[in-house]
Amino acid sequence: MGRQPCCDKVGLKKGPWTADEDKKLINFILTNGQCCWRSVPKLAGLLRCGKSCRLRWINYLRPDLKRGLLSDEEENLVIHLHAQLGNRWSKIASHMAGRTDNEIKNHWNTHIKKKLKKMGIDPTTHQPLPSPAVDQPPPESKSTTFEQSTISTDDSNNDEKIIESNNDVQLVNSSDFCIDEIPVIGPHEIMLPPDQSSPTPSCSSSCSSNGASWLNAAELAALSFEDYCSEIVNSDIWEQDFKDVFDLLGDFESDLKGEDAMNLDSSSWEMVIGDDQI
DNA sequence: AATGAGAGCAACCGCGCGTAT
DNA sequence: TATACGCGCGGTTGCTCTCAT
Repeated sequence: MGRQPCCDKVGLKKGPWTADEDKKLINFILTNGQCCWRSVPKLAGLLRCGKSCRLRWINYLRPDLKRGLLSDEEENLVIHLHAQLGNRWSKIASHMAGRTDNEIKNHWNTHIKKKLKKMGIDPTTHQPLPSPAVDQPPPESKSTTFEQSTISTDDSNNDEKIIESNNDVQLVNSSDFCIDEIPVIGPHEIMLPPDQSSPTPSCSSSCSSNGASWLNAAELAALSFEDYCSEIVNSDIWEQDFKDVFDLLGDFESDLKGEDAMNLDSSSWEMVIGDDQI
């Protein structure tokens, strides 16, 4: 039995939204809140699919959205989160106030991917790209061990945890989650070019006390993109657990706590709809 | 000035998951 | 337990804009 379409598509409008449609949708959600997207178009007087309304609201009309390009700090954060979460854009977006999964996904595909490649980093694996001119040892030869590090997503109470220990990377209790889907990498998988002067540290329990030179969260966030990529390639970041990164995430989240998830004050709306205030 | 290529981004599509019945 | 339904996610498409020729 095939799945029914999400809505009756006959007579529905597609393509770019008009200002009038935007106003209708904003009006409706301001009055009624977000509920049952399937019924929104009918109730709001829109000839749109419910999914289309939801997408328009989430990606464009929400008053708490930031507009404009991602900052260097945000780009760095996206890269770090992508290294951990893979293409789970919604998860990544959940750590970034005012940014949508679609926006991050587009930015990744159009900007960050290219920048990483330019910097010699594989955007999929976050490993340095193999250089044809350099005879690199196989990843195994760089194998190291490192102290157990547990990372959980912020909805980890029912979700997967990534545990890395003794060269193993395992997903625990992940509702049949396939590890192949996520480029989760450990320090032993980083391949440094032979001409990199800093040898791969022996890591393990010495990790946190081996004088690793990776930057703290504040310094990390302040790096330019190019400097950040250089650090990725040259440093022993992966020898650290990801405390710094998640401290950084914590900062972002505490920023969020100060404001409502749906900030509907008039100034926000002015920013969104300008002269078309309602 | 015309036009073709490439980049950027908004929107659509199909699938998977969770929940209700 | 099986089925239907709605939502959300990630991948893809196609339109618009910019720039080079």
